[in-house]
Amino acid sequence: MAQSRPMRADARRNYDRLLAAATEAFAEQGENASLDDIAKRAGVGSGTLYRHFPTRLALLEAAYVDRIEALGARADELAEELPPGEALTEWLYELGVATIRMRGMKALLGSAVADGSSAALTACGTAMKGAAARLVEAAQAEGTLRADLEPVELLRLGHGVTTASELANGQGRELRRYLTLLTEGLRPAG
Amino acid sequence: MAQSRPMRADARRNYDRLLAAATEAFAEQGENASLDDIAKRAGVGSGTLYRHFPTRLALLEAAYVDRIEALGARADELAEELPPGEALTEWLYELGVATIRMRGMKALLGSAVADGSSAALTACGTAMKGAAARLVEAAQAEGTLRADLEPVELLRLGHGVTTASELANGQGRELRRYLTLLTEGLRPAG
DNA sequence: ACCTGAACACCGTTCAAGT
DNA sequence: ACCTGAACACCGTTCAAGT
Repeated sequence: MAQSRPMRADARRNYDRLLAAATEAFAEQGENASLDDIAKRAGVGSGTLYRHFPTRLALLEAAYVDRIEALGARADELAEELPPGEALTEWLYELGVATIRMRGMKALLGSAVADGSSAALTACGTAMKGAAARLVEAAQAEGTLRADLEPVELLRLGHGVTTASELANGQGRELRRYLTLLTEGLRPAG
Repeated sequence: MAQSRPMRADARRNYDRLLAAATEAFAEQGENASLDDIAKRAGVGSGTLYRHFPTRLALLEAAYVDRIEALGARADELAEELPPGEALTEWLYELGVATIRMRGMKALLGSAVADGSSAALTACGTAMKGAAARLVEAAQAEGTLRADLEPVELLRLGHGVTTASELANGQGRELRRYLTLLTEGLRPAG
């Protein structure tokens, strides 16, 4: 979905600067980084930020859409390297790690898999849901994943487990363990 | 841990009004309800709010400590009524429902089970951890819960699953299902 | 068509003055 | 000892004026 008309040169330049500034700011300060500060970093009036990115979520999406699409592609790589069940857990792990590392991404991924997920988030949402669907289907065919699990449920639970691991430790050192608890269940190992 | 000296009458009255106003505001607007608005509702200067509750979390804790202790007591009720494994899942469910219904409570419970949980949150933290510990121990003795699960891990995962169910639907209608997925695991039912 | 930045409404926090 | 509310620094958002 490219721009129907190319942007004016100054607009294009401001757009790029804003994106760079935003990526920096989100990485440093998380999803709530000051928008005004981002505009200042980009050397741009605050109104210009709003013109290009009417909502904070729009800016977050623009800042992370590449990474997210890379994560989608990563799912397919893993599917080739590993048996379906393992590919799925490994992907959830890498997804969680990315969510924790790139501090602004959590809100974005959350919104993308939320119920009324904003129509504007189609890019991230469909990338994630598509990747999840392929992994889920393969694992179900293999018989290592509950047949009644919806891809979006997997994403939401992954998000929740990541949240849980952040409670344990800002860096999510417990992420692997918590994912294991999810996949194996809380009942005794049998 | 009662006050060593009783509060002056006007201070006591302001304290109570602030708490009532805060409970209202948190219920309506969630954990980020405006503190200034809370002070205004209570008919009190904003400085007075800060005198009694130096941080937002302190106010949240004060507003919800009763409910949280009730949830702790509820754990023991359930332990008498149900077999340990069921008592545990049911408690997690009720905990999740409360977290979702009382909009301000989520942040509080989250902080209470977080790693560096603020020393000020001892009341909520110990109530939750104590209740969880009793349920976990019983279920482990019964053999329906993994022996290596720490009570605080249960609380964190419960928090995470609640988050997941909020993504599915603001009201958490999927909470029961998501808890089942956690307890049974993502592998096929055997 | 796009940009700027002042203006507005809001919020959290502090603190001098008051009782 | 406690309360008040003005003052400060900050933030998001809009919009008239400019190019």
